[in-house]
Amino acid sequence: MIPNVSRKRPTIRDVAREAGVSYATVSRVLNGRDWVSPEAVRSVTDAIARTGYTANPHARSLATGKSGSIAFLLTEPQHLLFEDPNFAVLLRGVAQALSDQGLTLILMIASTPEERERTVTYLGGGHVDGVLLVSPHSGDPLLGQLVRAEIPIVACGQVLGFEDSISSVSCDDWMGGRMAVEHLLAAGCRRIATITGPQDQFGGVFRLRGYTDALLSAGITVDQAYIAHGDWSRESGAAAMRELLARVPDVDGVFAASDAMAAATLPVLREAGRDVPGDVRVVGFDDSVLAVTTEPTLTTVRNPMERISEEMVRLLTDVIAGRTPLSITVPTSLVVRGSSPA
Amino acid sequence: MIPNVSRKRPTIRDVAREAGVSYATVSRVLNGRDWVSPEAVRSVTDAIARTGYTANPHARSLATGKSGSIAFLLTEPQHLLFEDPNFAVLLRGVAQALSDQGLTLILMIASTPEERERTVTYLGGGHVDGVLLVSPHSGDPLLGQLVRAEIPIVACGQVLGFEDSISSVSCDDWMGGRMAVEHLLAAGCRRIATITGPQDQFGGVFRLRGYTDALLSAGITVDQAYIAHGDWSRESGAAAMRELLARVPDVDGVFAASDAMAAATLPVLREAGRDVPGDVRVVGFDDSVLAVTTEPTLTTVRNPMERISEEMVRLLTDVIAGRTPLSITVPTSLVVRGSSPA
DNA sequence: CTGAAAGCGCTTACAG
DNA sequence: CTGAAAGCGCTTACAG
Repeated sequence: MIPNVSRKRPTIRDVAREAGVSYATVSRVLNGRDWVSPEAVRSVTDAIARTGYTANPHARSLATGKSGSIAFLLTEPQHLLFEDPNFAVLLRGVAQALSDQGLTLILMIASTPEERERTVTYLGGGHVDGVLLVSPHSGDPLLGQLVRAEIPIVACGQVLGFEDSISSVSCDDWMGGRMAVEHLLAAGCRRIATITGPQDQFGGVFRLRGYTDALLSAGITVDQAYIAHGDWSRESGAAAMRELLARVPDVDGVFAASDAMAAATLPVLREAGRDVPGDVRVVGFDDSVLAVTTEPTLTTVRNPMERISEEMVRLLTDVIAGRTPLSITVPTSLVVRGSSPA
Repeated sequence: MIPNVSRKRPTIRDVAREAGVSYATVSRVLNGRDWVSPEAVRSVTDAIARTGYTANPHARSLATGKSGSIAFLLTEPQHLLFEDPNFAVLLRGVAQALSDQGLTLILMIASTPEERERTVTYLGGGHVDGVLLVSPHSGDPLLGQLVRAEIPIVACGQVLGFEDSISSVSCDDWMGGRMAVEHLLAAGCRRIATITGPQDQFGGVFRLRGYTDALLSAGITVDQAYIAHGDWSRESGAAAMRELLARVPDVDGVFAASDAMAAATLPVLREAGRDVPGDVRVVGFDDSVLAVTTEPTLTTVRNPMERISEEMVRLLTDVIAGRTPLSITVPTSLVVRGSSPA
């Protein structure tokens, strides 16, 4: 069908020849910048269709200095990233939003020290227009390096210690934690435990803060024995639940800071002879697909990842355009299901 | 620390000046092609370190005609891709292997018709060196377009109808299916049902073929009533199990062609009052993380995704280098767990 | 509105 | 072993 399938791809010059104009004019209609006569536009458009021309992005990048690509950078230990269904939702949303803008998504995984090294070099080299940072930990030296390299960056979740220099979009972790615990209180729970996320991540810290604040507002003393720490993962959730059962066997409600951890409490509670929600109510966080596959299904705080991915991309293009860093917070809401019914 | 953090990145000319050689020489040591005197190498290496130089990949691509990037192309309806943990394992393995070779991974999702259109244009434009195709369906018009565009491509799983023109790496689906069913037979099951994958995918067809062949080898007639179709997903697995229970209530063994579908049979069987493995044995396929999170855990066929991702990348670089297409099959093995113990 | 020309940062024959 | 030079395919002031 298309003539040039054979050897080399048609270039802007082929199109120009075909259209009977100079190749500068072709470039103009391609970019829609300056004024071009209607006839020129038509003949060029036709010529493009006839030749099957598509621009060489590398040549374009070289000329413009923009790469047209964005890095989706993962820095978590790998098992977490891929265990958590939220990650997939985020990736999909970002891919969609980026593609809508004609931007290319480059996936980078930086877990080992060597990979991190390479990553900094690569990103610092200005080979992408910006980076989307997924679940950054506050102690990570990568953060400082990226900031120093002055590369546009938007994180998923505020970055502790970089609140002003790194743009971010997060869900309302604090309010989510509060809502979860207030729901448990309203249901009559009085000995409410929590399983936290990592305390070097914004979400980990603020979901816990939501828990303590809800308790304090209700006039309940916060007892450290009711707080167990996890790292978002299933295993850590199961371990934390066992720990809690040993320490505070009278527990009647659990707020786990992720659905993965909440889901993992279920078999542990069952083995311990506790009925959910009869003896112990459980509330998760995320409203990931996990929440509806457990038995019972999970009451959880909805973390609107689709919206977050959308806003991340929008914000990143703003930052690339030179606007000042910003933190965006997307509201959360409670989804009531079997593990703690109304 | 590095001088040039300020305005523009150092180029090959900056390095040349710093090293006191021509920039052609810098390029030579960068690419390690032709001979360069040891002293030149040293001074250039030093100059690179001092200037913090990193090559501009776009300029390089423009000059060489190679893009240095590979597309990881997803064509499945989105929910499947992201529901299946195997996908994540594959993505991670590929990312690793690609990064080891200095190749960039571009993620593309082509689900809607418009996205597919854009994808073909983009890939056909020669903007990536090759594409890694994930779970292609045989009827997909994308396949022919990609082949016609003569773009190097390696699929995960053989592509029905394109066995000779599209390289692929698959696990031994047929043998895996056989092993699963032989295991059930050895355990004493005689009324064995199967839940298949899509019949327009190699894995779907050959896992089923393994089932029928194992039955026939054992002298058992294959009864269509014992065959239910799924699409790899959880929901389809649950639906298929319900269907089977209605149609052949005497079923005493189930081979589900994916862990997701196998996992979904568990609650359905439980609700129907069947004990697993007491009344009905269940065997899955994939040995994904799902297999160890169910209750009971899943006996399943191990699908070595890490190995597959590795081979996919290796094969793709071969194809890019001009070697003829190839099909690679990686062996499977049985992993025995709670849903059908030894 | 539209050519001609320079330049983006590299690679790679071509001559030494 | 190493310069000088052309060229990869585009964009974008600069002159008309």
